[in-house]
Amino acid sequence: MPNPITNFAKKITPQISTLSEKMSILFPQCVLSNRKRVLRELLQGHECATKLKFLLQNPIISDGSTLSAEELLSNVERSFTHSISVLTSSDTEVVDEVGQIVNYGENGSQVGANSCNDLRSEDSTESKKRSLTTRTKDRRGSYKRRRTSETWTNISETIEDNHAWRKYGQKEILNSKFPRSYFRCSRKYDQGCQAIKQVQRIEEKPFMYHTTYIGFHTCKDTLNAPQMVTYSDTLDSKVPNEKDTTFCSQIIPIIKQEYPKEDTFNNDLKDNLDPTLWSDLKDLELYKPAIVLSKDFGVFHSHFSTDFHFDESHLL
DNA sequence: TTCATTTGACCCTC
DNA sequence: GAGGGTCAAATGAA
Repeated sequence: MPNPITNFAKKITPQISTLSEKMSILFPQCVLSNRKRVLRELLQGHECATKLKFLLQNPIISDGSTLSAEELLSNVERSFTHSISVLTSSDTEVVDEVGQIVNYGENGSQVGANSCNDLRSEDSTESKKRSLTTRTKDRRGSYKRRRTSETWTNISETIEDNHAWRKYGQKEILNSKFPRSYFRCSRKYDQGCQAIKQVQRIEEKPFMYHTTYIGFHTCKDTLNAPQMVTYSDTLDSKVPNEKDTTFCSQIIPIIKQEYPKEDTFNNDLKDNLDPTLWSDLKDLELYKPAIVLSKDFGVFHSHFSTDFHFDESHLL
């Protein structure tokens, strides 16, 4: 019986090469820095995949001094995640060594850097004119919309997606029966992950959720980090008579699990990859249950029960 | 005491 | 000016 991880390692290696080739086409001259970084990430991933393959083919040789199969697998996935993140960030953004986004002006000079603790920036002259006292006293609303971030939507019966989110706001939306909830990645401050999502129940189908994802996860908790925060049953807290329904309690579970248990691998891939690339991988049968691994590796088969849409206009 | 959620306020975009 | 996105103080839960 073939080892499923070996199969995975065999499949993922050519995928890294394919992705690297795509990079050559997708990256223009002006984003060479990003390209270099992504190539470096992919090379690291490739190296980990090779080590993983060797490790699985020669399990006896492993003396414990090298990374485990799980760690290698995690590194491969992280390599992909970081690569995709850089690939899909705006043309004037470069992700630095620690995963922070650094903005460059038209002349190529660095104009600012966003740190994990100071993700907002003031860019307008008017903003600069504002009183410093006022800003330090109350900075509510002083943000910069991420118009360049890639977005895609997901319509599903559940808002669960195996990522840890923290709710930071909720708004009543005009002409909408249900409020819109705003979530950011719970790793925003410790890992600088920029992923956010907006969740809103569909008026015509109250049991369905329209989730808009903005930005990819760059955090490292996609495969085996604990789920620190998930969803409460207060998604629509302002809407009485809705939260008490049976289906609601079923599809918005209060989960505090140590490790994602089901559909982790493919959901994480789907969540973190550019959907066009995800589509390519899907076509290449990487997503199929053929890579069902044992629970020891936390990798499972997956299937899509949701409608998945990607706004490609952001990449044009 | 710590941390997540709620909610009103603030600011940006259209 | 309206609507939407985000912040942060207040509040609640563990």
